[in-house]
This record gives sequence, structure tokens and C-alpha cells, in this order.
Amino acid sequence: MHKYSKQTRHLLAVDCIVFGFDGESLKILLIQRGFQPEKGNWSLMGGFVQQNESLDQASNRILKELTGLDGVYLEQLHTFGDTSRDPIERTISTAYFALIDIHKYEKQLSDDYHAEWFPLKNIPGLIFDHQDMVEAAKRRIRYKAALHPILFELLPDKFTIPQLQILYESVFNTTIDKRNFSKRVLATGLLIKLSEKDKAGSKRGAYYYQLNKQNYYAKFQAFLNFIPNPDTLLL
Amino acid sequence: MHKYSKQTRHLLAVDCIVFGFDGESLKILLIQRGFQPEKGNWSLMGGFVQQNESLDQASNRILKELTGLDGVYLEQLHTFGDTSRDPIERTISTAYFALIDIHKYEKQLSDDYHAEWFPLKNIPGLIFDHQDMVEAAKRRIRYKAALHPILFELLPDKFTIPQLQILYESVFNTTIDKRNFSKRVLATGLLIKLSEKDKAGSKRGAYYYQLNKQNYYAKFQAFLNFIPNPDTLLL
DNA sequence: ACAAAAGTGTTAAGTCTACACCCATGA
DNA sequence: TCATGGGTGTAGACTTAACACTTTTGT
Repeated sequence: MHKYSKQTRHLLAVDCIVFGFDGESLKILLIQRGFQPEKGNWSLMGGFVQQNESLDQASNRILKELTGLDGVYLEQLHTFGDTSRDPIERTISTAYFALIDIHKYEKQLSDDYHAEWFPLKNIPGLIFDHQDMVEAAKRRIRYKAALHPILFELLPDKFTIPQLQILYESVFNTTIDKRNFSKRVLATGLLIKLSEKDKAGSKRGAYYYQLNKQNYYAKFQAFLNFIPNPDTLLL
Repeated sequence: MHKYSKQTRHLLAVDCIVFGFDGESLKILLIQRGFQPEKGNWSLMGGFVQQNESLDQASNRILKELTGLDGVYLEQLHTFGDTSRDPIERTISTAYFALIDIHKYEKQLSDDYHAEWFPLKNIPGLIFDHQDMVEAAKRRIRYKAALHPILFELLPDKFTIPQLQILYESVFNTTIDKRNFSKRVLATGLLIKLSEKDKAGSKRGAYYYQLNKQNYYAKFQAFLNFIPNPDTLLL
């Protein structure tokens, strides 16, 4: 059969916004672009989609090539298609966002890949429309986290309730009463209490918890409502 | 400056899922594909993205060309990029969904464009991965409508509360107590009661309401909670 | 012994759900 | 006059928000 021979063909890229949490604030991972134009400027992890790979495959490949990350939470965000978003040549880019446990990869990212973490409040100027992508990703992660337990993807396997609370507080830029917070999270049935304690944050130590993976997958789509007044959310 | 000359270029399409509500059930609009392959089979409204238009522009153009629709609610849904989704040649497609007042366009759509409405429960076989797109759009509209007042886009300018309730019930495939429903919707401050009544549905007649546009835009992002138990929702 | 963070329970306010009757009208 | 759909209020259950003290332990 014939091909669609009369149609214009386009450059297609994928860009990845990688979120991490270091115990204090939400951060995103940036690299210095390795080629012209804008060589040396801060950029999301991006690359062109090849002929024989799907978009999901492309995002995974690019993330792996540029950061070594593999098998992480990765979700399509939005496709950015303004005609002049890349000044060299028109390129449509599908943005993905990833959530990772920052500590698991910290050294590898900086040593091997020269990627750097920037707190969301303090992002440097980015190339092209990457700033817009970051904004969209921030909105999406907030929106989704208000309803679904995705933020666990940012924590290590074992974590404490105070750590979890700080994460929620920093994502939503709010403060939550710790009594109410712990009641809520425990009521979800998503956490398994371990006997071990984390003594790093205090003398007394805080109990470690683990995700109950079964309940996690089962309840992933259920609404959560960890956040008292989710009025400021945008889609 | 140079172009990205070594990179593969791709065919890029846009497909639109158009939702309408006829007072009984949610429907989507389909057309019979006008060219090979799969000529004559049911299809979403789709077309290729041209060199000098953004994705948003492309979706608006294609919708207008194939249905005459213009200025309607249109939102990007997801980009489908599997390598073999179009058997002729690899094509990446960004899906958009539209919400329209079905009665406003009914005649024009069938007479001029030979587009047909199908109830969501009874969609014919569709070309390529259009079935997946429809599924994704159904999920998205439910999800978003559970939280934001988008369903008003499906109603005429003046509508009654019973009409609105039937719409919500059919989108969520549930039944809602009418006393609680009207309390809820009125409490949002989104509705303006008119003195006129709709006598079509009953002898007594039901009051018409209009959207309070100011509050609508202001509260669009606020969570609503019209739906009693939104547990079955997916993103 | 004291500083610093962890852990826990109660009460009042607010919200949600379930539920039933009267109204207006055209046929 | 009666059948049909429209419109409205309340009480009990439940959920949420606000709030403070005790525990543990390293220094």
C-alpha cells in the first residue's frame, strides 16, 4: 500500500522533567545541553524520537542515556507543539515527568552524568520552552498527588511519617497538623509499620514504614484527600 | 545556524474526540474515513499537522474542516506514539477532546458533513487505535468532570437542573438524589435562575438556569464534588 | 536535666446522606 | 381529576479541623 507521501514530516522530541525530594524541598534534575544551539545552557533531559520506538520507549531511552535512570515512574505530561519553540527548526516535543528517590541516584547523577538538582523555587533560566514544561509538570504533580498516592515514588523504600509529612507540605507549600496527617495516612491502609526506627531526625527516633504494595496498586486510583484545602490546584 | 539534519522526521496527526449530550446519553461524533486505508470505516476526526501550525491550531483547523465546529471547548488529551498504530506508515497522533452543545450543530453535522453521533455504550469498530483514544477520553472527561464544572460545555445556554442532573448521572453512570443534587449545584454559585421555564419536560415546567460566567471562570479550577462517591475514577 | 522531635485522643463544627411530601399543570 | 415531573427541608451519621500534652533519648 502507498505511503502518505504528500504530508509534511516533523522532528519529534521527548523531554523529561525528573522530580526528586531530598528531605527538605522538591527538586528537579537539569543538565547542561551538549550541543548547539544553546550549548552549555540548562535544559531538561531531551532527545529526538527515532523511527522505530514509541514515545514511551523514547522517553525511557533518553532518560537512561542522559542520567542512567531506568525503571522509574514515568508518565506522559503534555505535547508542546508551537511552531517556534525551537529556533533552529520546528520540533514538536512530548514532555514526560519522572519521580525518583533522589538518594538512590544522587552520586551517579552528578559524577557520571553531570546532572544537577535545583530546588523548584530556584530554577535557572532554561532553553526553549522548558520553563513552560516545568510549570506544567509542577501543576500536574500537585494535582495528581492531591488525589493519588504518587508521592511515595519520591521516597526510599523505608520512610517515616514525619518525612512523608514534610514531603506533602513541601509539594503543597502548606503546613499540616501532624496528628491529623498521621491519622489520615494510616487510615489509608497503605503503610506497614516496621519495628525499626530512623534515629537520624531525632533522639527518640521515628518508626519506619513501608508501602503496602498490594494496597498501593489496588488503591492507586482511589481518591485520597491528604490535603486539607486543595483549592489552589490547577490542571 | 544549522538544522538538525541527521534526525528522523515523522508524520504527525491530530485526532479529535467530540462529545455531545442529547438529553439522554453521552455521545461521540464519528465520520467515515474519506481516504485509504480503511476508507469508509468509522473514524475520529483526524488529519495531519502541517508545517506552520501548532498542535492547537491543527486540532481547531481539522475540527472545523471536518465538522464545521469552531470556537468550542477543546483540550489536549494524550499523544499516541506506538510505532505500528497506523499500518501504512508510522504516524504519531495527538488526541484532543471537544465538548459541544449537540443541538446547536446537529443538523449541520449530519447534513453538511455526514458526521454521526454514537452513544458511548454503542460505538462501532473504529480504525487504528481510535478505540483506545475514545477510552482515554472517556476516562479523562469523567475524571475532570468529577472535579471541575466542564459538563456545562455540553449544555445549551439555558438549561434546567433536571437536565443537568441527567447529564451528570449519565456521565457517571449513577443515580443521584435530586434534593441533594440541586442543593449542591446551587451552592456553587455557578447558576443564575431565570424566570423563564422549560415546559418541554413536564407540565409544570422547570426553571431555566444560566451559567454565571464570572464565577465559572473564577471557580473553574476549584474542586466541586458533585459526585457522591467518585471512587471509580481513573486518570 | 533539658532540648528536640515523635507520638497520640477528644471535642466541636461542618458536611454529607437518606429520606417524603406538596406543587403546578396539561391532558 | 389525575398523572407527571418539579421543587423543597430536616435529622442523624459521618467526616474534618482544631487543639496540647506526654514520651523518648542523646547531649
